[in-house]
Order: sequence, then structure tokens, then C-alpha cells
Amino acid sequence: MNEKNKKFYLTTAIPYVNAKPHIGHALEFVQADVIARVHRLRGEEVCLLSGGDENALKNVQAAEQEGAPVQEFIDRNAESFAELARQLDVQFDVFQKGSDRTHHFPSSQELWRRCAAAGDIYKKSYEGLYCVGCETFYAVDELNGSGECFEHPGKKLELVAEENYFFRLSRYQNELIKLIETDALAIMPRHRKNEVTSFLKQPLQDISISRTNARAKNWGVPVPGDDTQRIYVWFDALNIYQSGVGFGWDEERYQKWWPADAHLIGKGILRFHAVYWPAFLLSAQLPVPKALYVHGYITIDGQKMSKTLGNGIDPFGLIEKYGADPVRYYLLREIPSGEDGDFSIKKFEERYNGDLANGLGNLVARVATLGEKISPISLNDVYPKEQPRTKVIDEAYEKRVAEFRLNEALELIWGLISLGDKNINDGKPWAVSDEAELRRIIGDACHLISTVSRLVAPFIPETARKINEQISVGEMEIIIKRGANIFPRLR
RNA sequence: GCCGAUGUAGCUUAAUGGUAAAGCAGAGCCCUCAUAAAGCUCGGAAGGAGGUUCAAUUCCUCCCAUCGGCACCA
Repeated sequence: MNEKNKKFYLTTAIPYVNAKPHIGHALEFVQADVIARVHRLRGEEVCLLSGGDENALKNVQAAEQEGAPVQEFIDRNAESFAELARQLDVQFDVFQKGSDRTHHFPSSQELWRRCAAAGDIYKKSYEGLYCVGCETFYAVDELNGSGECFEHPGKKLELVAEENYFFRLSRYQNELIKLIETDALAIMPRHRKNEVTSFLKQPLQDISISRTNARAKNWGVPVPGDDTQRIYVWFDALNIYQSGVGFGWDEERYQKWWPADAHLIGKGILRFHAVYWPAFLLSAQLPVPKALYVHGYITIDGQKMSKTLGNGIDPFGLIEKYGADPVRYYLLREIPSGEDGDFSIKKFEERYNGDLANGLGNLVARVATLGEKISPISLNDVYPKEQPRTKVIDEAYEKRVAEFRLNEALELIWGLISLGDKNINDGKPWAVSDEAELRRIIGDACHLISTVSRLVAPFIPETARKINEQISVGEMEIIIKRGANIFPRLR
């Protein structure tokens, strides 16, 4: 296989930047980073994209509430997301902002024009109950007993008719079903795919893809050829996946990267990615993404994250206290990749002490101490006996990553660590006086550790680097140098 | 309410139509190279009720609980 020339284009969801990032964003960033690093280590050319959904009305409202100019507000929040990525050691190749007028605006307008050219965009008037206080539309069942919104009781809602542009989603129903059933657009985990296919059994209704300037507060991408309307945020935000790699402004770049090999998203936005987005692309006669990886949500101490409970965990504080790798490790190991998971400081510290300090860190420390005296060890003196086992684990690992079961990939690696500890206990190198025998035992352990380091590298890159500083298996010899404990035990 | 998913040891996760596996936590033993680390042993589980089957944790039905979606809200 010629993997050297393969490209791999992965995206995170585009967070809307009306507030600072929380631990859920950290989860998604880290998961994406691991997948990207795995492909990079295979020698593929990788592009990992994130960005900011900045054209949403919520951003405008949040900015107003704070009394800040909208652009300034979203720039500040978007920067906070980018900063989180940096602190987590997450390497984004592109961070595409939705408010970028140079690249993103023309790109979204191009997508619009293509859909319009296909005859899939038409005007229709829409009627709804509008609360002036909230400046949003409400459905009847969202209102209280007297037909008023909960935020502004006593205030009558207005029946507002508005003319918007609609997208002929209904036209793509059959194509979408085929796409998803055949896994041309693969959705993982499996039950998320079922959710979408069952939704697609219902007749699809066309969706509105614009807002009047008044409702959009003159914020967002203008509709091509109609400056009284703005493009609806979802039509626009999804296109960040394309605008970030050149669609509408750099054809060569676009051809190189598109279609995306995978979009990593949270379960709450599955429909937009599995139905609306491919439909827009089909209409525009553009390739659709190949896969969706869907993760769950994080609870804190078993409870939903909520502002009113104030139980949010600040990812920045966590990284500052424990370091990036332990945070990455927890999110990747404790949270099943495609499911909901829980975060608590107690569990975090248990994972840290159990897996990182007593497990990985301790194994490296004991081998480094035992081996330093006889370093360097010539590879001629070593026959790595765990090689066959390593190979099996290697294959299983690849499979778990491809299936978006990152937590299980880590579980496999920790099995190898356990084996390393057991081999040392059995070999009792501290009691061995025969030097050849000692070299054999220690060399073996070093081989195993270097495998662990290689496998663990996409997950906890800084740790892999630290391991290699202490134990490095080269072409000819193994060099061992005892250093500081990689994960000092907590307490 | 409708549609869907999930429910396995104290916790986090596996596998499986035929004796339910692992890690952490707990108890005991043991080693001493290592971060009062490691290793070994032990106890401990399938939400509830039915059904299909020689046999169900696995397939089906119902109920309960949790979660998600129910479309122009990101």
C-alpha cells in the first residue's frame, strides 16, 4: 500500500463561540487530534481543521448582553478555543473563522449559487409566532398556558410572516438513504447510523436557509443577489469544512483535500451532518464526506453540565494543575469514544495514579534504573520475546482506532504494560549476576516499552517523548538513562 | 406523546445462543529494581416480567430507568 501519498482530512465540529470552551470541547479536540496523529504517523498527509461558527444569532445576542462589539466578542472567544487546543497539545492545521470575509464569505456564497443553479433554492413565506422580547420564533408547545413565552410573560406574541429562501431537501431523500445505508457516508458508532436511517424513513421537509437582515441583525453572510437576507447559519457553518480548505477561493487546495475523510461531531448535531450537509453537497454536485464519528456528552459527577448548577469543569485549570497529557489520557481512556461519559476529580486522580503513575510511569522508572548500569545494550544481545504478541496488539489497535474506539485502543496498550511488569517480576533482574542474562531481560523490557511509547504517542505525545529520553531503542543499540518520574504520584 | 439507543461486579468497560472477561476499588499473600510501585490469589454482576429454544446475558414482546432526536435552535 502506498500510504505515503495518501491524504487524510479530518474536522472537528465548528463550535459556536458565544462562550468559552468547556470540557466537552476538550474531549472533541483531543479525540480529533489522536486520529489525526495516527494517520500522520502512518506517513499520510493530514489536515486537521477546526474553526468558529461565528455567524449565529446567538453570538450577536451574547455580545449584546456583554455590551461588546460583535466582532470583538467572537474574536476573543474564538481565540480562547484556539488557546485550549494549544494547551492540550492539539495540532490544528486550519482554524477557519466563519466571520472571515476574504475566504469564507465568498465560499459560502459559491455553495449557495451552486445549489441555486441546481434549482434547489426557492422563496417561500413562513409564518410563526414571534416574541419581540426574545426576538425569536416559538412553536405553540414552547409557550406557557396563556400562549406567551416563559421569558416574557404578559407580552403578546406577534404572528409574523416572513419570506425566506428554502432548500429542496425533499428532493434528496432517496440519495441520502442510499448514501448512508451503503456506508458511502459511514456513521459510527452503529446505533447513530440507525438513528439517521430511521429519521430518513419519514418524508423530508424542505428547510429554510436564510433570514431577513432584521432577524439576523445584519450579521452573517449576505445571500447572493439579495442583500435583504442573510444565509442561515447552518448552511453557512457546515461550509466551513470546505471554505477552510479552499472551496471558492483556491481550487487546487480544495481538490487536494476535499472530500473530508471524517467529520468528528457531538451527538446533538448528527442530523445536520448526516442529512442536511450531504444534501447541500449533492445539490451542489460536490463530493460528500466519507465518515462521521459521533461522540457523546460528558457529565460531571454523574450530572449534566449546566450553568445553573455551576458544575462546569474548566479545562484550562485542569491542564494547569495536572498537565496536558493526563487530561488527554483521562478523556480518551475513561470516556468511551462514541458514548456519554462521566468526569469527576476523584476518577481523574484514580486514573492518574493507577494507570499513569503506577502503570506506565513506574514501569519506565524501574527499567531505567535497572538498565542504566548496563547501557548501552547492543541489539545483538537481545531477542525481543514479546514480538509476536506485540504484532497482535498492533493489529487490534489499528482496528480500534479505525472504528473510533479509542478508549479500547488504550486498554490494549495497558495490557502490554502489565505484561512488562510481570516479565520483570519473573526475570528478577536485580538478582541476576550473569550480564548476558541481564542484558536479555532488560533489552526485552526496553523493546516492550518502545512499543508502548510508539502506540501511546498519538494519545499522549509529550509522554512518548519523555519515555524516549529515558529509554531509546535505536538501530544498533539501546540507550538507557534514568530521568525524573514521568508521572509523579498524586498525594 | 412519537421514534431510537442504552441498562453486565462498588466504578469504567468486554465477549458470547451453551461454565460471563478485564482494569480500578476491597481482602489476603509475596517481592524489593521501581513513584509505600509491581506480581499472585480471593470475593463480587446481566433493570423487571413474560416468550421462542434442549439451552438466553445474547433473539422477541411488554414494563421501568437513563439518554438522544422529534426539523428551520446552535
